[in-house]
Amino acid sequence: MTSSEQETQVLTLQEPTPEAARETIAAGFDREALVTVFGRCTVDYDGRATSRLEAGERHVMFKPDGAALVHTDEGQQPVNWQPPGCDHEVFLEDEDGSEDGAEASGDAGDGNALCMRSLRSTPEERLLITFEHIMQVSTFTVTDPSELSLSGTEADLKARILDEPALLEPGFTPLATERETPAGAVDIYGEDADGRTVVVELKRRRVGPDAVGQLRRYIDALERDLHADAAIRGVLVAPSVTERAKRLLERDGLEFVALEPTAES
Amino acid sequence: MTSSEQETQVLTLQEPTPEAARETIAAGFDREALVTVFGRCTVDYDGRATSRLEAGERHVMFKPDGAALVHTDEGQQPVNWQPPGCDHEVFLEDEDGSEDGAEASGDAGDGNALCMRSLRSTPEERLLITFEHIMQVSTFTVTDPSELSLSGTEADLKARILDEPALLEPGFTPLATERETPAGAVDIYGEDADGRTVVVELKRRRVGPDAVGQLRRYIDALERDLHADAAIRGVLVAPSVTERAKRLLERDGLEFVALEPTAES
DNA sequence: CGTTCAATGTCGGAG
DNA sequence: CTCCGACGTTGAACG
Repeated sequence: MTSSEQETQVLTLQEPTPEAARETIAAGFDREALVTVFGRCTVDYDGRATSRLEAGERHVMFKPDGAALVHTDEGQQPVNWQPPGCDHEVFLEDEDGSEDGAEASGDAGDGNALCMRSLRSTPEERLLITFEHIMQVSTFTVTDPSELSLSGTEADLKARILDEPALLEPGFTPLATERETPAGAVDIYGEDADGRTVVVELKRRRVGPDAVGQLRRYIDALERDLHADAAIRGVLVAPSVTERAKRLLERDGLEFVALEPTAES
Repeated sequence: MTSSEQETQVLTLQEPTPEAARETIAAGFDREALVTVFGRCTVDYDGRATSRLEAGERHVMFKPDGAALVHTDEGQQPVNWQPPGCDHEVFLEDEDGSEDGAEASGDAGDGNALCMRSLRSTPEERLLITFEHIMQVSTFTVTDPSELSLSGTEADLKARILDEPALLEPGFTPLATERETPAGAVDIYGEDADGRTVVVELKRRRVGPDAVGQLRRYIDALERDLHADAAIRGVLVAPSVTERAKRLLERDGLEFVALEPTAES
């Protein structure tokens, strides 16, 4: 390893030979660096599904946590990937398909393909990227002490109602959050001004039929569990509701309250 | 623009001044190149939610289609992002917060922060990345002619059953796919050996309670629609089913058939 | 546009 | 590990 690799956080090779690329990438893996490779490659995946991507130019990123990402020029999502926790390896492959290790025979194998493999178990998944032309290799030493602070989530909506239960309806009293039922945990469990049990399901944005089904399951489970004579009220809280979901709510005798996760500014 | 920018597909600056970085990034946007920036930055997002990320080292990618991705050293998902279709801009900001355009005053503003903004409407969303230290800027000209070929999807599972309906059960006859109901489209609609209507819901992998709710909605909708006297059979097809979902199936009188999206090899 | 549903969804938390 | 539900889910297909 040269001194520059130790002293700088970024190391970049332009148009490296396959062997030079292999060496730098392998050192990057060892150092727990973030490694990027840009060039012309094919990609094969086999695991939860199976895919193949023919030759094209792509940007590949390997993270120190074991994640791998293959990006094309379009799309927010990578065209292929591997989740964190995978093991990465890099090696050269001869034209006949045999693998060349670092201890490759004298000739540096300029005509060889650079292969990068990412493996995982449970479930078994394999990603193989084969570069026929490497235009850039970079390794980055990353230090990121900060956590993302996010607001406007379902947790914010819950806090908002617990802080001011009248936002649901006057006289509403929360009794528990995440109350367990055989069908799962109810977001907010409480009672109304008349003492009737109320089950509240929260959604941070416009809801479809799935949320109604979820709410209905909670109520069914509770009515069986509590042998309730008086029907339990079910209230869906969200900014808005689709037409289909609205009809399902009416059919099942459930209610809807419009509320945003954060107060309007 | 120098000749190298036109002739090479990859252009990289190491430890550039903010103004040099701004110029190269702006040129990259104009060329519809894929642009990456690595350095120490803060990130602010406001739109469907609100988030802030304090200073740390991150890898940022801007794609020609308008997507933006901010990656830390961990996670498959970017810590912040913007979907395709956004407008990107890059500019320098003085310490007082005022923006400096390309026509900035004579002093090249070495102490200034490099800002990159990505904007979108419907919904209104803003991403602002402020770099206090830029270690690398790269622009890549990407050509990728290939499409991903993927197998093992729900479509494969459907094709498998349509090709060999007996995989569902002997005597099953598919009559329609994507048959519309008030609750959405049924994956496969058919009848069994006794002429009873069968609704089939397909899932490419192990299913939980949500899939049971989906199947139940279809059956309820069809029974109302057809005023069916004889009950409609509902069959969930998936590789396997969770315990909770199994109980829900039994409770609702629905059936389960174990089947993989592709034949075992 | 809005609605619906699949996805190699990913991710985090609980059991 | 599995199960479960949220997510700034993303993405595509369709009305």
